[in-house]
Amino acid sequence: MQTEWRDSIALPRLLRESRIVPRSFYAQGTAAAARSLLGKFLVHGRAAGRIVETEAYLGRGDPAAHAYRGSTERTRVIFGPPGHAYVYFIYGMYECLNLVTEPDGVAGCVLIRAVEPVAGIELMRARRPGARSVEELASGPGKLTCAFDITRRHYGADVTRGELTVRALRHEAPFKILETPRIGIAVAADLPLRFVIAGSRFASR
DNA sequence: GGTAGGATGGGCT
DNA sequence: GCCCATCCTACCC
Repeated sequence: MQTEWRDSIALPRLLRESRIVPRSFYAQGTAAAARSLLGKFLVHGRAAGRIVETEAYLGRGDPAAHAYRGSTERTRVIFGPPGHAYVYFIYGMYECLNLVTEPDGVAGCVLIRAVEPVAGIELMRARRPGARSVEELASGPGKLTCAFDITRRHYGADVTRGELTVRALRHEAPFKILETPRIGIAVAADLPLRFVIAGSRFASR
């Protein structure tokens, strides 16, 4: 498990033992990408964490998806090429990070819902002074963007290069995946499109 | 352990 | 004007 090499030595080791997830990964289909993103690492500056919870938003045909009503100024990146960040502002306070997961012209993205902090934990604590434990630092979509300082300035950012990236360990330890309905939505609430690393203490619930 | 209610502002009808 | 892909606090077991 990654917890044994948390913090001080973690970032150099993570960068050494992993590689950036290529753009082709994001074009495998949104539900498949949501599953496959579990266990990958979100890296932004000195902050890094293991993705433990995701949700798939399928696009046209998925009434719960922002892209359901078509391309607007806010949602246009979801219709663009895969491997880019869709960051939106919600409830007047929070930012949420998604990764675009369909070919150019097709809508689909994955919401990153929770991350297990691995590096930059003191930085995360400073950004989230209310968090009472490492488990609470990034255990929700609004919490993790705060802990990682991800905002709408990252709207459209290419996560296969640059300061915000997703990386995969060359040797990934196996884990079980839990499938549940998505959280916080009223429509299409029956679809099992939320994916969680089973037993993770860092998930939102 | 649990949950009800409020904060807060942008997007869209 | 209403609706949120949320989180935190207060309060209650």
